[in-house]
Parts: sequence; C-alpha cells; structure tokens
Amino acid sequence: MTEPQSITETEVRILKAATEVFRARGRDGARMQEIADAAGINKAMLHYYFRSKDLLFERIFRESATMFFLRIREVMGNDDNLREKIRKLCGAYIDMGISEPFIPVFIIGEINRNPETFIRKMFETHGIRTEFRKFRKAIETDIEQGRIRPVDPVQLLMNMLSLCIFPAIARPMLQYNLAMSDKDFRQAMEDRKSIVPDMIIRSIQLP
Amino acid sequence: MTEPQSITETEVRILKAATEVFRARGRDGARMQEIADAAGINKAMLHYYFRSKDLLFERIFRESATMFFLRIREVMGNDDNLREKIRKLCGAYIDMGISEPFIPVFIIGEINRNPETFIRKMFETHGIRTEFRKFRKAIETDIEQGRIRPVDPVQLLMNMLSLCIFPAIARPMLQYNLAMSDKDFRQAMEDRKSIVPDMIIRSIQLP
DNA sequence: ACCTTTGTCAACCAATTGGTTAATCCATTT
DNA sequence: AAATGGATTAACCAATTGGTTGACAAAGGT
Repeated sequence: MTEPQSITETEVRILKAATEVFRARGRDGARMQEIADAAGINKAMLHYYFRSKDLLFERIFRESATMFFLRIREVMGNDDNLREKIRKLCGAYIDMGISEPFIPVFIIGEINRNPETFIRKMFETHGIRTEFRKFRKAIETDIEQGRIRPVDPVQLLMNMLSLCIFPAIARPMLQYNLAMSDKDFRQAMEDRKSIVPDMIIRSIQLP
Repeated sequence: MTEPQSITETEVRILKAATEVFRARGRDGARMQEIADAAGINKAMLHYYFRSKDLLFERIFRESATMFFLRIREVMGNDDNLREKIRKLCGAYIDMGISEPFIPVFIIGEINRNPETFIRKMFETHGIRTEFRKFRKAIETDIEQGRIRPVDPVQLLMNMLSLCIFPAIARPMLQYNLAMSDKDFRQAMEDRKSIVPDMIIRSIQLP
C-alpha cells in the first residue's frame, strides 16, 4: 500500500528526460549524465530520487509497457462485436506507430536483451494476459456460433499485431529499401488503417 | 579490388565470438573482453585484427545484414510466377525466424539506434533496393495483366515482411502473453509457413 | 532565533572499458 | 644459427561512467 505521495516537479522532469534518453539510446546506450542534462538538473538528483540507473530504467520501461498495452485494454473494455474490436485495435496500434514510434521500438528492443524473469515481472503487473485471453475468447465464441471461419485464435492475434506494429519498428529499413519519403511513409501508414483490418476480416470471413 | 587475403583461424574465431556477443547484447551492451573470452584469445588480438570496437561491430552488422537479405535475392533470382515467389519468400523468412532468430532481432534493433547515414552505408552495399524493385515490378506486371487484384505493391510487401518477421522478434512478448510453451511457439511458426502465404495470396486473389 | 528536514550541487571516487605497448614466441628465410 | 617479421600476451593507460559525499540553501516547525 504505497501512498500516492505527490510527485515533485523535479521528479517529473527527470522521468520525462529519462524516457526520452532511454527510448532513443536503449538501456545500455543511455548515460545518466545525458539524462541529467536533458532534465536540466544535477546528476546526483537522479540517484536521490531513483537510487540507481537500473531502477530508473525499470520505471521507464514499466511506464512504456503500460502505454503499449493500454490500447488493448481500452478496446477490450467495451462490448463491440468482433469486427469492430478488430478495427479499433488495428487503428490504435497503427496510430501508435505513427505518433509514438519509439514506444514499440523500445519495448521490442529491450525485451530481447533482458532475462526472462525481468520480462515476466514487467508484464505481470499489467494483467495483459487476461486481456489477451478475453480477445481469444471472443474469437472462439464467434467461431462456435458460425459467424467466422474456424481459424486459430493465436494465429489471428499474431497476424493483427504483426501487420500493425512491424512497419513502425522496421521503418528505417522499409523506407530506405522501398525508396519512400517521410511523407510517403506517413501516407502508407494512414492507408494501412483500413487495409489491415480489411485484410484481417477477409481472412476470417465465411466463404 | 581487395584481395581475398586468406583469413586466419584466429580471425574466424574472433568473428564467430563477436557475432554471438553483439547479437546477444547489442552494440552498446557488448564488451570487448567478453568477445575475447568467447574466442579464447587475448583482448589485444581484437584490436590487432579489427582495430576498434566500432569497426568490428560494423563488420558483424554488415555480415548479419547480408544473411538477412540474402533470402530475397535467392527468391528473386529464379523466374517462378508471383504466387511461387510469395510462398518461397515467406518460407525463407519464417524459417530464419525459427532457426536464427537473433539475426532479425539484431538488425531491427540496431537499425533504430544508429544514424541514418550508417544505415544507408550498410544497405547500399547489398543492392537490396534493386531486389525490392524487381519484386515490385513483378507485382505490377501481374496487376496489368489482370492476374491479381490492383493492390499497392508497397503495402503487399509490407504485409509479407510483417507477417513473416514480426513473430520472431516479438517472441518473448507473444509467448508470455499468449501462454505458449517453446514447443507451442515452434509449432505455431511451422503452421505459419502455410497460413501466411495463403493469407497473402487470398488478399491479392481476383474476386 | 534555532533546529531539523528536504532538496540541490560541485567535487570526488572506484570500477569498468576501449585501447596501447613493450616484450615474447614461433615459424620462415637467409 | 642468426635474422626477420608476423602473431600473441600480460601489463598498463586514459577516459568514461555509475554512484557517493559533504557542504549548503530553502523551508518550515518549535
């Protein structure tokens, strides 16, 4: 039962700066001095408020993961039908890829460098598994009632996440190899907001 | 015209160890001492053969990128029809995600932390753009001849790469949140080798 | 007015890290 | 066998980096 304990202005500035630096440089690439500079305060303050680099990183990662998964909970919260849920989920993740691409890059990047236990600890707090299970259940129900084709729910979820998130994290590679300008890429992402859900829905449509 | 210049056994051991360590820890997380230990040689040898950490990293990244993109060239090389090309490309990338998942994780991870110029330099040497352009051309030809629906080639390529590569780099997240065992995941990837091309082909099939 | 607490900083410290050096080993050449 | 030159190593170095300390200022509390 830790109290809310009002956050000081300095604390906010540190968190903001740390988010920026960690997302841009990664856990190992980030420097405490750079975070302090970005926050406009002395390096000792970082330790005063957050004790160590590891703890500060953990905090930032946790908050980023929350933002990353928040979308799922929002979409799963209301009781749209499956098709509507799919459209909303795709829209939410593609939008994130456009407006805050650093979040998925950061999460996916760090996940692959940290030990299993760390990852587990991070995800456990979010109850994301429950959310995934709900979505799965919704798919299974629609299958049982013959509203969609009998597809594997896990594969369907993988397809959705892949199509929505990958372009954002592979952007530099895609943009260069497909010779796209920033504007081109942005437009392509906009287009995907209808292309992706259409494709997903077509893949589960009854013949 | 650099000569082949026979590579010594030590050089090979260094490259092997460096590949392992850089892929596992990333550019910043990797330690020269760890690479030397993994190669079973003195740290000074690393500098003797490769001068600096940056140069060694560049070498490893370049080789990894070559492996990553080699598949495209192989598939584009022969003159299968579009459908066959799609099946082969998907198979190749999903296989890579199964047997050498560190490659895509490494490439995608580092791409997002390094300056544009560095990336450009890396990709330029591969002539990958040409390969992409070929694939694009093949799609456009099929569209003109009315064999497939008039889809956006860029979107089609993005879809393929997303569906094939994303699961491999998001594996820890997917596996945990979807409560899959290692065996489950492996099986799911096997299944995708037919699911993904089917889905792609259905998305371009004439009505 | 005086003491305590909290926040802030410049200077400092110990450990790590990429990189160097000078000596040594060893195979080949002369 | 002496000389040569590349390969290899232990020891070393300078810079960086996460973290600490002690002084000090501001703000209440008494």
